[in-house]
Amino acid sequence: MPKSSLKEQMPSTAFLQDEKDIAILALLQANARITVKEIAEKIHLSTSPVHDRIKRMEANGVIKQYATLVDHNKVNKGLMVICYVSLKAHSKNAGVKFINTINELNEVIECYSISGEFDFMLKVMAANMEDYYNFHVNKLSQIENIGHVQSVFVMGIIKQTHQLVYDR
Amino acid sequence: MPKSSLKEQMPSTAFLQDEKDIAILALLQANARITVKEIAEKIHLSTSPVHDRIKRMEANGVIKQYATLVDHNKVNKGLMVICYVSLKAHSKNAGVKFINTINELNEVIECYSISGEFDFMLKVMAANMEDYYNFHVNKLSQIENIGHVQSVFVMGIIKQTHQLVYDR
DNA sequence: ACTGAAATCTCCATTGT
DNA sequence: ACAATGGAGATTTCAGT
Repeated sequence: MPKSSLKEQMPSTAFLQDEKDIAILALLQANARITVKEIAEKIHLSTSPVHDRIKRMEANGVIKQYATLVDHNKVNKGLMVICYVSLKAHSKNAGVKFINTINELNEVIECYSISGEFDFMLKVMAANMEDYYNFHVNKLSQIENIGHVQSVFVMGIIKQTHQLVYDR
Repeated sequence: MPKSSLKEQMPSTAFLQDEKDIAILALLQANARITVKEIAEKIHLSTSPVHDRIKRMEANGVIKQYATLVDHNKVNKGLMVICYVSLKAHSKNAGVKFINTINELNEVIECYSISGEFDFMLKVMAANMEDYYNFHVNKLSQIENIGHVQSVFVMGIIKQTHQLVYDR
């Protein structure tokens, strides 16, 4: 069985139909407010199939969210810190409690469970160093069961995108 | 001089006017396709000032992008890897060359210049381990002047948001 | 700066191929 | 599954306060 077409390269539960879905997604990722008409013109289709395809991708969860991205520096959240955390105890209960607390902290915009010597990696946004210090001392370190914490400061943003490219 | 009002807490070059701008941003961050009418109703204003405020925040760069966020798992990009890189030489020229190359690699969706023993942190999205291995060996390691590379694998996504909250 | 209304354009459902 | 059309509703502009 030859695996040449894009469709056959997709996972068994295919959420994308063909290259047209990918083209639509690429345009939407770059601009969530692009009109159906404009997409239709760019990919040489009429509006109805484009509309149908978008609704399908919304329904099956390929499209998670239409988000507005804000310039951190212009809204007084210009300091980004990558924060590594290890827990003292590793019971399931301890992990769940940590996760619940992290989800309530607005300064933490990302949190991942990771391989390596630490248990979690956090991306924290703060106004400045004083603001981050307060977060560190009064919020993060106060969480029950916290072991080690290590902060890595972001000095420059080289690249930041959400555009997933499907190049084959 | 008392610092009580939100306006006075803002940086001297204020990009946000007042709490209404913040309320509008909060709604837009959660849903880039919300209608002006709907925003107007929620913050008890008519459509025109809401429209004007959005246009102003687009023009002054507070609003960077209206983006569509896609479910990585459903488009065959389910493996996230945090990648640390140090360069051999640290001349300005070497850094610029690295940065240019990184910007051409679609697998790299974020790249930061960081404090600590490594020079850069990358967030890489791949289909699976084989895909990541190919990226690592054939693309990342091939970049001129690359020193050490360390990969940290993301085993679970605990939290992932872009919503900046201004809680005072 | 906000209100209210008028004009333009887009969406979305229906129909037809 | 895609093209074309018309009514509903949104965006956008422009008066007035």
